[in-house]
Amino acid sequence: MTDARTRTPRERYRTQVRAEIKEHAWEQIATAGASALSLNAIAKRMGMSGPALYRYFAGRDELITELVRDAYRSLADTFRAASGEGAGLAGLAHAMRAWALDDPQRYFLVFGTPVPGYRAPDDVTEIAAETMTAILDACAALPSDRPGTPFDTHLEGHRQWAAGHPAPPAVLHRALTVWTRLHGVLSLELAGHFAGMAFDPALLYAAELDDLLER
Amino acid sequence: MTDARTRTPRERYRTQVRAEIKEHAWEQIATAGASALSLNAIAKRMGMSGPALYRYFAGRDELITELVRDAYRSLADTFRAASGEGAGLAGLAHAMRAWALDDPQRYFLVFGTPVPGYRAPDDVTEIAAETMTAILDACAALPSDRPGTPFDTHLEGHRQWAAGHPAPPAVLHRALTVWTRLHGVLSLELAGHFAGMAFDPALLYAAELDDLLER
DNA sequence: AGCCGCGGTGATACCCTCTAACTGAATCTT
DNA sequence: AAGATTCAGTTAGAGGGTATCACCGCGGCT
Repeated sequence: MTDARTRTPRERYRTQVRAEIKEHAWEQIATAGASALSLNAIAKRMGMSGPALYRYFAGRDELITELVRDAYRSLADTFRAASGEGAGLAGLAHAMRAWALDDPQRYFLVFGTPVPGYRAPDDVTEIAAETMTAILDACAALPSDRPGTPFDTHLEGHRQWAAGHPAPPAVLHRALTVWTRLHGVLSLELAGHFAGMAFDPALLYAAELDDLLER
Repeated sequence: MTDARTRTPRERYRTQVRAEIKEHAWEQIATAGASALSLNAIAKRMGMSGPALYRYFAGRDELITELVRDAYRSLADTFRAASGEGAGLAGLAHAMRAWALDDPQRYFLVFGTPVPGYRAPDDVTEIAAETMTAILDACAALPSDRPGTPFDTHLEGHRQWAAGHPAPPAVLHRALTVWTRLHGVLSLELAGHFAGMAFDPALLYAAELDDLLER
């Protein structure tokens, strides 16, 4: 865990404080959402005053970028852990829902309303590709007897996003629908759009998953 | 159009200015997102200074509430127009996608990341129920030969959200999946999550719609 | 031992929302 | 017609936010 690079006291202190700042930021985000994140409040809660944080993060945007990166990595790790335990697509879906419910604001930070001017750094898209690969693997392991759709043939020519995954287009298509359908239920649930309706969102999620499995 | 209630010059002026404020607000939201909406900037662009807007809206929240209401009503009107032209589920889905792409930030204002402390007023949920009814009607008009799922039986006992719609649970289930699946594709597309992947989101949307139609 | 860099500070500029006191004009009332 | 009232709009200011600046003081390196 302790890298040789993290040897000098100054560096250790620096990374430690950075981590502590992020800790407070997550706390704040979980309760009030990302838009309400305040560097000032974090500083005050840490016992230091305002501009001190600028020694550790160039600004609010860089802090948020870092949090987005961590959130992505957290999801990727969750998927990796589920895959490592031999869980199939169902296990992945279950892990994803648990991850989302564990901290809804973290989910929204990744999959929610984007900030118009903001563009995610490249390494984030790499981590995103990692999660996609997990879904692709799980889908490739499933039997499939559906006829090819027009979209499948379209994917035949637009599959570079699969990062060289050897799966046939039908599997690519299925992976995409896994993503969009689960996200469709999850995001509406977390946003509270099912609040008035009294049905159990978990069952709707399960129904969608079943439909994806028996395809 | 001109109601008798809107007779006095003061009232006419008032509603006119309110409309103008909302106009500027939509402009600002479309370019910078809802979180960047600034009463100050609107006032300056209208040639008056800051606090004047508080004569028309109690605060930022009330303005946003009004915009949310308008957005919902706009979607409901879009659905009503599509239904009026005899369009089926496919027509509704097409209208919804067009509505979303026309102003992505308006879509996010309704279906995007919720503001933690904020709760939508009751009449908004009524308008939302109106859009749901449109989807339910379109689904009820479709043939269905699927076996009932466990979720269907669950819906049997939790159907008050359908506002007395006489459709069987399978139709209720289908309407929910229409909503979640189309939203799943749309929201990810609008949020730019398909940006790196080169496939055409419209085709994925169409594929999901096809799957919903032939169910 | 001495220097330098880094963490931290207060002051400051410029945003924002929102309140309060005030002004001038249009509208209502008598 | 004249007074009373309501209402749009103003400036001033409180309180909070991001972010920059110049300035210290201590820890760590040579």
